[in-house]
Amino acid sequence: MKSRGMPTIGQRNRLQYIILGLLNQHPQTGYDLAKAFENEIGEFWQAQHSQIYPMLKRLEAAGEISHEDTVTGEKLAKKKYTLTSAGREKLVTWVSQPSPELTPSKDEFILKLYFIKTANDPRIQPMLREQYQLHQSQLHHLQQRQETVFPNQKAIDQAYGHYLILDHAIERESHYVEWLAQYLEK
Amino acid sequence: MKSRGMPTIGQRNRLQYIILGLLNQHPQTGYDLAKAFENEIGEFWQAQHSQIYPMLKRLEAAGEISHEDTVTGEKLAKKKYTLTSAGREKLVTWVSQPSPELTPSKDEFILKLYFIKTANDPRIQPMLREQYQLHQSQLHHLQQRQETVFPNQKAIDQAYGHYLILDHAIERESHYVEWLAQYLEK
DNA sequence: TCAAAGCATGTAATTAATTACATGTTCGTT
DNA sequence: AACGAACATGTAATTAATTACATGCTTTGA
Repeated sequence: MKSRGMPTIGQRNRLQYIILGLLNQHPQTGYDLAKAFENEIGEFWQAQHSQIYPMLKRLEAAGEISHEDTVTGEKLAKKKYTLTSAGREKLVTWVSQPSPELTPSKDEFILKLYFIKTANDPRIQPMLREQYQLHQSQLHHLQQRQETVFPNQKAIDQAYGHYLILDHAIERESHYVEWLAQYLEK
Repeated sequence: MKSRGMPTIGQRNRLQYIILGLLNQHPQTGYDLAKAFENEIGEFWQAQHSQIYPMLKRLEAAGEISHEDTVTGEKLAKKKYTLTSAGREKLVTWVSQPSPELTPSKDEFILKLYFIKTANDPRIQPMLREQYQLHQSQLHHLQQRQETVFPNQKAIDQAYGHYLILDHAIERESHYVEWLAQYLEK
């Protein structure tokens, strides 16, 4: 049974939890959140501001976050959102829940490969080269970010989860590149 | 400018191309396609029958596939779909196109990890163990499929793309498991 | 001082995807 | 002969996600 007029957010909607998690790190604006989806978690999830702002309103209506109005300069209005205790509880519950699902990777290149029948198809090598370039440069990008964000042990200790997922992403890209190289003709 | 009444399918909608690719391998029914999304390409894309049947109608309306009615037993009606030459052309165009996009992996476990701040958080080890189990068993599953689907070189030569992506998936899971093991406490 | 890039927030329209609803047949096993 | 699993096809309702529309302020550098 669903109550009238009050739309609820589905259990499986992960965006809400990601926003709660980001706000738990420190209070920030919708704009800041949108940046985070381009940078540190862009490897793992993406969301546009047009999805973020409505979600902030829903979470606030649900009493899981609250905002404070601030002004930059003369009149640029910002809304800095903070977790409420209900929001923090919901976040903890989510993180503590098991994650028994394998999500499909949705890699378009891999899909295309699947539809190529023979090893001597002339399209294979150019495709491999393109992906090699792409993932090689992504690997470099991630490695550089690791150097700047985690220059010492202290930085790692202060954001251990962030360190872990960046390390994971680097390993993943690194092996992807190796896999491609294995099938690349010299 | 968009013509009235005739909804078109977006360029970026990949489901249509996957269906074209599957039908190019051999004519089959919507039910068969739904099975394929659970098995051989389930690692890379998923679609429910409720998404597949409408898409088949749209592709047929667009003249890219056509169907033939067949009957199994007394009266079980099936629709066996085949690519038209327009559909084959569209498929070839898609495969030949560059794929310069990095798709986020949407791994819920990784997202949860990101929100854990310190290395001694008691939730980390149980989470790692759960994922280790999950990916270990997925790895076994993939390896078994490789053995049954590609028992010899001839099988590989006849479905080279399929072989490549299965190999890729196995490598990926294998390294994922290694990565997890590296952070697991003995 | 002016222009461009970036900061900041929103809504509308559309499309993609999931979940639920709905129905009927065939095959294999007990 | 009866039952359950698998075959087979669809639609409806809902939710998630993308793309487009829309507006205004601030900072930086030429």
